[in-house]
Order: sequence, then C-alpha cells, then structure tokens
Amino acid sequence: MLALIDATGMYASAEKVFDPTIRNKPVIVLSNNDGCIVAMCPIAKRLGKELGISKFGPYFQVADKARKAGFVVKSSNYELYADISQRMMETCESFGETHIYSIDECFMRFPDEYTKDYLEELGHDLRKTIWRHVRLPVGVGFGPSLTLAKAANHASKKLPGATGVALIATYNDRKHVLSQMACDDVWGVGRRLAKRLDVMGIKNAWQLAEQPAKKIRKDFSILMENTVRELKGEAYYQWDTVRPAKKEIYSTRSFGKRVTCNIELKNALSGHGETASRKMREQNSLCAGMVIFAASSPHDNAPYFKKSVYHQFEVPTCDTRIILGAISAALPQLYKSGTRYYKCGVGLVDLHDSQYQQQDLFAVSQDDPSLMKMLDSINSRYGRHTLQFASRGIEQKFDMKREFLSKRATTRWSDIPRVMC
DNA sequence: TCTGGGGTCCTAGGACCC
DNA sequence: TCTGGGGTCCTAGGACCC
Repeated sequence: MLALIDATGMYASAEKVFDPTIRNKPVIVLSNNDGCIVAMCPIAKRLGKELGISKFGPYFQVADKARKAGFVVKSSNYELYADISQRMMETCESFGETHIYSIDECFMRFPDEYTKDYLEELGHDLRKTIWRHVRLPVGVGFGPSLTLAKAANHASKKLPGATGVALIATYNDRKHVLSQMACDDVWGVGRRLAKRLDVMGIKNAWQLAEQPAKKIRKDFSILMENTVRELKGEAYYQWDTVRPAKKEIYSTRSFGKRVTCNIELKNALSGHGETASRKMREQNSLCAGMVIFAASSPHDNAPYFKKSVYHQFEVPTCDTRIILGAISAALPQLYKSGTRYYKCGVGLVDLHDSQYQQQDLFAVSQDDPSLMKMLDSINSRYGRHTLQFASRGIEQKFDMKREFLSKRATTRWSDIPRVMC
C-alpha cells in the first residue's frame, strides 16, 4: 500500500510556523519577483474564492483587493520552506519508507499486511505528529498506485466530511472517491485534457478509469494511458527511492526589471549556465545539446521577441567552462539592440549517463572532471557563490524583487525568533 | 513606478539526408 | 505519365506539475 502525505498550502502554512500572530489570518505567498500568487492558506483560499483572488494570478492585479480584505502577503522565502520541509520529511521517515517527491509532498510505502483500520489510524497519527513537530497541516491518502494515493489525498481534504485521512483499498473505495472527483483533479490531467475528455463524455475520474487504456493512448498520449492504468489500480509508476535521472535540466528566470544591455544578458545567461551545469553534475550526467533562449515580455507594448539557439556539443560535456563558451558564442544570435528582455534561460538537453561513450573516435573530450569536482565541493561547503565564473559578472545584479520577505528564521542568526518573558 | 513563476517531458511538423 | 519512404535532427509549442 502506498501513501501520499502533502502539506496544505505549503508555503503559506510555512509562513505561519514562526509567526503565530498570522496563524488565523489569510496568508498568500508570491512567486519570484513577487510576480504571481503561488500559495494560499486554507483561510485565504476560502476568502479568495469570494473575492476572485486565486493561485497563479498576477499579484499586482489583485493587490488592492487583497490589502483591503486583510490578506497577509509574503514573498517567497525558500530558505525557510526548505527547512520546514526537511523537518516534515524527517517526521515521515520515522513512520516508514519514504520517497520525497517535491518540497511539500512525500510518498510512503507500507506492508500489505496492514489492515484498513490500522492504516487509517496510522494516517491520523502521522498528521498529529507532524503538527506537533513542525506545526504544518498535512493530508494523508492511501492507495495501491501512486495516482490513487494522490486521489485519496485529494479526497482526504475535499470530500464531504473529510478528516484529513482517506483510503482507497477496495473496488468500492475506488469508485466512491473517483466518481466524486473531476478529471482535472487527477494527477497528470490538467484543464486542457479535461476539456477534451468532457467532449468525449468522460465527466469524472471514475469514467476515465473505466476507459480501455489502449484507446486512450490512441486518442491522447502514452502519459494519459499510464494515468488510466494507475486509476484502474495497476501500479504502473514504480516506487523509486532514487529519482530517475532527468532528461533535461533548465535554469530560467525573469529579470527583476527589463534588461537591454548585451553584457547583462550575457551575465544572466552565464549564471544560468553555471546553475544548470551544477545540477547536471549532481545527477552525474553529460549533455550533448543545449538550448539558450532570451525573450521580451508578451505583455509589453512592443513586438514580441523570442529567440532560441540550439547548440550541439562535439563531445558530451559537463564542464561549466565549455558550456559558458558555447553560451558566449550564441549571444550574437540572441541579442538584438533595443529589445527589452524580460526573461532568459539555458537548458541542458539530450542528457546521458556520465559513462556514455562517444561514437566519434576523433573527437576528444575537453572536460576537466577534477577541476569541476573541486569547484563543486568548495561551493557546496562555503556557499554557492564562493567560486564563480567571471562571465557571470562581478556584481550580483539579478537579485529578485522580494518586497514582502519574512525573516529567515532558520538560516540567519539575526533572524532567530525571540521569546519574550 | 512598474508589475505577469519555474521546471520537465512530450509531440507535431519542417528540413534535410539517403 | 505520374508517383514516391523512412530516419534523424531541430524548433516551437503544448501540457502538466508544484
């Protein structure tokens, strides 16, 4: 039996952990550069529904409304969320085998001998313990496949009479939960696909689960086919304590303010090149191709500009120097004087295992693995920017706009909460 | 004053090669 | 006289997730 434990409105709930004064207020958290709303606590969700404030909407459009309604607004405080997340995951680990899926979700696996009643009790125990240890509200869902565990998790919060714990063990459980679940609430089905399903007469998750998998593959894609199999109770997605290696690694970001200068564009792209290479080395991969792109904003009052360049490496590489060299070479194709750049990024694609052998006998790798290893170990020990490449620029100009940042209560001595006596 | 996230995987289609 | 395949690489964009 598999389970999914996830925090409710993770970022917003995490903001409340060290600040009990906002615990009973509607809290929302903004994305990088304070652009969009990315998290809402349950109180904010309820209130937001009446006011038309919802997740992923641009913040500036609702800022006035939110202020008047007494919303507490926070910028993303990733340092804090990462620590809160770690505490949550550690608590889960004390209950059994875990697989961390994202910052606020973890899958767990329990022996088949556990009875329904016992699992249910265990779920409540998990919730209580996480609240006691971390002050984070979570939902717990059990199911025979990852997708069904997700569905049960959804039911644990959304179904009438929900208690924070739900279980799909029998055919009837499955039917009960899925028939009350919209297609776009199924893991892997978004708004667009749900619309197409609707046209075909498939109105809820139970009807989707009843479709022949082969037919769904023909009408949609292999991903949808997998989803249908999982909904039927076949554990199609494997339990993986080790994350499968990524096939592509991107680093992209919008600028705090528009960029018009080619040096700044180069600095930003180089920074992305560094970040993506570091992540690639973390998973022991080499890349054979790279996508470099830069774009203006589609919302600006000017012709939209977007350009991407594909670079193929002679020999697959994981050496930051080679990657930055290719970025420099691509710059003239990306930079157009007068363009107000809004966003740029680098993607390392066509990733291979580091053992990957090159077919071309005449091309020799220029990588210096020991140099990269040294670089990574120094930066890992002393902080990410201890050693960096000059092409990224000397000043750190691309700091995010974070106007509503809370204290870094877990990562800065000066921000540690004080208890007044 | 100005403001619209970031990451990954998949697929359709065009260009090109033999 | 008229017609014609299959593979690879790249681009662009769709779709999903959190």
